[in-house]
Amino acid sequence: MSESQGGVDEAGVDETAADETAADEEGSETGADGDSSNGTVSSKDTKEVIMEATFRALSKHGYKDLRMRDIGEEMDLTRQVIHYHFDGKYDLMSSFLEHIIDQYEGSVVVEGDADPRTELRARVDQCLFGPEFEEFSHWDRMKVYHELYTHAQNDGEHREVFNEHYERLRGSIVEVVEEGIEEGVFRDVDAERMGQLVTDVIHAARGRRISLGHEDAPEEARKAIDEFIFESLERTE
Amino acid sequence: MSESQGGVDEAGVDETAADETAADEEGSETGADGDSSNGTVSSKDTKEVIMEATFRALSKHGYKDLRMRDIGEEMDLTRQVIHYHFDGKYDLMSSFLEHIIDQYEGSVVVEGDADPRTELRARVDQCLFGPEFEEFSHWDRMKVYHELYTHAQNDGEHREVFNEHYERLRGSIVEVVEEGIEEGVFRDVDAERMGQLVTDVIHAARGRRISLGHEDAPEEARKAIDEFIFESLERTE
DNA sequence: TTAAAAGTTTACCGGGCGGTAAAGAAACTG
DNA sequence: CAGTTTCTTTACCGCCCGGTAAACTTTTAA
Repeated sequence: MSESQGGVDEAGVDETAADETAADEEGSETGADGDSSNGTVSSKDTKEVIMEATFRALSKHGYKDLRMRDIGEEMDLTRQVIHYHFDGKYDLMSSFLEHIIDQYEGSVVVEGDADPRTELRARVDQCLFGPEFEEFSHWDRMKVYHELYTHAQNDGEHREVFNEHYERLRGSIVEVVEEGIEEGVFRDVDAERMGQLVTDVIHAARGRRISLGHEDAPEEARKAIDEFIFESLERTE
Repeated sequence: MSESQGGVDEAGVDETAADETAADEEGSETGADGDSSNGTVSSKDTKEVIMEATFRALSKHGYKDLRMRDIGEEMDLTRQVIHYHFDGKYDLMSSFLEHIIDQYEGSVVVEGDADPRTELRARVDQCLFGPEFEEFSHWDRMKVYHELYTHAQNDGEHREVFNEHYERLRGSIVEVVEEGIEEGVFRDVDAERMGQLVTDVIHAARGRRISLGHEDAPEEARKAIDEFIFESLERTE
């Protein structure tokens, strides 16, 4: 009566065992990749491996359909190690959120010596087209980022993280606008509002390219900002 | 050997029966609400009931965590009727997508007699603040709409639906801009690009209000459009 | 009045998911 | 090298979700 599940004792092999062992494809390169100068594969490295596997799985399946199993299949380790390093699925996602935001902010290059006009355009370009290097394309990253962003509406904790991140991004643009106003190359506008507008347009183009597949959205947004917004901003009279 | 499930024959009641029957709260008002002039509750009405229940469930739980059961709990009928009227969860969601887009477009009031300046502003306001009447608030609707919009990135079919809808929205704004240019109240800009910019800002403000909780995003966007974009557009020289 | 068609409910299930327990391997200690 | 800790794997499970089969009820049509 205790083992009432489903005719298990027939051959001693559970029917669910098949899918777990089937993940053994293309193995044999275990531990050849992740070692640093030392020969050890430390916990730090493993967490990093999990983060990257999570990214890949998220790219493929989307947030809604992401299964722990999918992440496991994206790395050389089994999916159960995740439960050792993270406290369940939600904890993993929270850590991943920080991970991808750190990556985003780390990729923003600042050069404060250029004049405000040039720097403002450079910043917009960076947000719209991103650094060309990196193993994954800018839009692979953005797709994942943007999906998490939208899901933040149902999660107060994640929303908070995004708010702080957003504030830094917007702030950095507002700064440049303020600088330009002080130097007299921009007309005297509400810098906060102008920075917000530019940030908004960037975000919308991103969303349009990702959700609707409009490949040219970033370029078009770039031109629109240039022709209509900066045109208005740089008219010092 | 055939009935090997889980000690069912003990009392004739399955252990899962509890949660199903528990949904019987606050019943007894069946059929009092949905009848039209005729006394019958037709299939059309039932589908409508399901759509509304889906909307409510989607508002509460979000797309990711939406269960068929949640929808069932939002109406007087049991959740199994959904399977009678729709061919599974995906079919339901597709129908709901059309439903909410129709609703959105139906709520847009057009009055072509106003001058382009006024009408353009009216359209922006309508997208940002929406009609005040209706049983649900504009933002309840928008939250659901926006979540579906983002999820379209993982679903080619839904993406197509949104693209068509988006094109209609953007087109209607572009039209007004073109009209204004012809009448000479707007300067001679690329109407497509201008319309796209305005549409983008509207969408971004919406996303920001929903995902980040910025209550003032629509108002601020409204002001920014007015001060920076329309300012540039209406400067006929 | 009856029969069949349409709509709804009750009862139930297979499968898949996140998670755990314990065995095993590897890496630090003394 | 033994003992301990840190990390990984193998094996497994309970639960919950979407879906179905069939009984039941209401509406339509003759």
